Amino acid sequence: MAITYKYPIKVVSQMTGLSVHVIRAWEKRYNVVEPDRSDTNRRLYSEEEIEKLKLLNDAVHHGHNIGGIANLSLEELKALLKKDNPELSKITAAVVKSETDKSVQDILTECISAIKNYKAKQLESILLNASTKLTQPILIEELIVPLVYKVGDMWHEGEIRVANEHLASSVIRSFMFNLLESYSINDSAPIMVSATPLGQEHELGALIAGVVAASSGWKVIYLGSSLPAEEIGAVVSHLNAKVIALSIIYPNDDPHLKRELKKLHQLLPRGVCVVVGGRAINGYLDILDEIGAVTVKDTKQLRLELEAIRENKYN
Amino acid sequence: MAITYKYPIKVVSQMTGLSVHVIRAWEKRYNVVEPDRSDTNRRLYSEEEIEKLKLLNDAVHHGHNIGGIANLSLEELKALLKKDNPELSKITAAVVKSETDKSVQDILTECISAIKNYKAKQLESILLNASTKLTQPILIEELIVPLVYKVGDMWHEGEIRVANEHLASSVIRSFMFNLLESYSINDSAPIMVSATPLGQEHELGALIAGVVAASSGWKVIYLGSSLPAEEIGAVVSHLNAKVIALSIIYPNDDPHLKRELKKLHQLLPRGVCVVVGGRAINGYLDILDEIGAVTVKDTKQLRLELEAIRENKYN
DNA sequence: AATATCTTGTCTAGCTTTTGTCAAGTATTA
DNA sequence: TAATACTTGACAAAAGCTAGACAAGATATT
Repeated sequence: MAITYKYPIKVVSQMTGLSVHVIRAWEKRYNVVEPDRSDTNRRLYSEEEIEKLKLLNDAVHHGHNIGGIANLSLEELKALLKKDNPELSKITAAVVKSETDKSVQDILTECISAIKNYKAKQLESILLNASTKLTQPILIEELIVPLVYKVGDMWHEGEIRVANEHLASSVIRSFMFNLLESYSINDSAPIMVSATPLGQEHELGALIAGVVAASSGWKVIYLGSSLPAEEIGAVVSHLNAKVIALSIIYPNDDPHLKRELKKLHQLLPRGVCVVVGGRAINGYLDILDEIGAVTVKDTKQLRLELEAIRENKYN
Repeated sequence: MAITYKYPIKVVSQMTGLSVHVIRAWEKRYNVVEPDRSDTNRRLYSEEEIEKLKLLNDAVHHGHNIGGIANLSLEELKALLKKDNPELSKITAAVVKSETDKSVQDILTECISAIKNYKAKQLESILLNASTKLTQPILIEELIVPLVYKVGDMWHEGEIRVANEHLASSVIRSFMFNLLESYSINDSAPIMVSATPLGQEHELGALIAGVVAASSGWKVIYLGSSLPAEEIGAVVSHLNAKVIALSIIYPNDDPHLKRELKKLHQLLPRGVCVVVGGRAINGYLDILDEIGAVTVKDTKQLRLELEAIRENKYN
């Protein structure tokens, strides 16, 4: 299932932190990317190209000159940045496995196997390794999300124990948290608060939303799971956030949660946008509609909604 | 498949800690390195040359004069530094001490301030920084544990919001988890399983126990929070663990928990040692005594008990 | 002890290259 | 019609290069 949507230059600019002028200049001078063109000659960037632009931007901030690194490949750029980041390289050095290009499916299978055997460290290595091989959207949409779903399913089916599920959650959570913290903050970026509402103990959805937003150029404040509406409201006001992202995973019909959502709506300052995702949102569509929340089905949709919100806010 | 990319002087300066002026001066005066040049005469350094510059910088900091060591080879430089090592440790110890005069207390204050202002990233970098400056026992016993206690206290006192507490927990948990995973596994090491029993949601105690054990040479399987006795028993049997570490933080008198502990005792294979720590253990001393569990008051005691268990097992 | 010399990090000046930014003119979109 | 995107060409700030000067400290010489 290839992802076919391509992004216009303005969006790319916000996602990468580069000005549109610079993006075009780099293209003209060094051919760093060769975006497709629309019928009317507008640039259309693939996710891979965006990834490359991000890496280039990082590398430039580390002192490299653009002319020297412009025609390195994605892998080479990642390797380069890793050398500047002593923390990350330590961990990856631990595991040097076969370098053949496994499909995402294979990686997923490996993850499951590690989880079943309580190999936390191995699971972490696999994820870390995957993060250097895959672009970020693919990593999240085709590995992390399916993995989280699969683990949840296996738990429900009794194929794995609670203990396996806990272990997997720990590792994935830590991995995602590190990913989230690895995004460089741009002080002028709009702020998104990410959490799960009171009663929702599974925080991975909120973490995923955080990572997606951070990679789209938002400044993310991650608050973890099961947060009362009053708390969310207070933080949003205090930080003057533009968006609050919530994840609802499990009970399909929880009256407490409905009340929390209503309360939250009343507590939020005007103009704050509530974005909700997760497996169980279908059970709450009426309330969500009532409070004017935006619902998203997957991370791609989340990305688009964030983009739209950002546009509106700036007009 | 080596990458042929070479580094510009600015990056080399950052990697070595030498100013660009000094790098050029050393080259001109002593030919310490002879970097390639680009078509337009820019210096391009190989990784080996960067390594040499680093070593030279180290040696100079140890009192050698650059003129005397400039044309030593990489190996000779390494040998030289190794010889100086005993002195080095003294010197750096002195330096570290002076820098550490920013006492652990101050670091703790910084952490609290970051937490109050929702600065997750700042908190993380403070901790990361502290972990390089402090020895591991000091880091844990004088920074992490007090920090966790302090955050808990402030939360109870209403000095901070739940949101602050959640954010702090996320960061500390991630930090500790990374610390845990950073220990290299020795396959022959005895196994310890770490978790909190059903109902105990605060997992930091279990993580701390895990880190302490890992640093003492145990292979740690970390399972996270709120695990039913059956699960713990199954994992311990499956992995043939020697020790199960539990953390009990909050309710001082929970009949459910007492039942869980009893059940756990019945489910565990013979010879498995249960070690329990945490703020609230005093409320459960009777049960813990009944099931033959070891109680520990702090991480120092945990270290000692683990040591003792290990001794017994091997005799 | 005083003076000269050497060592070494830091700076300046003048030049070239690199790179981010902008403006002008045209086309597209909404 | 207003806003945005495209191309081209121009410009100026930033950063690299060389050669050489200078000052403070260490070392040697008288």
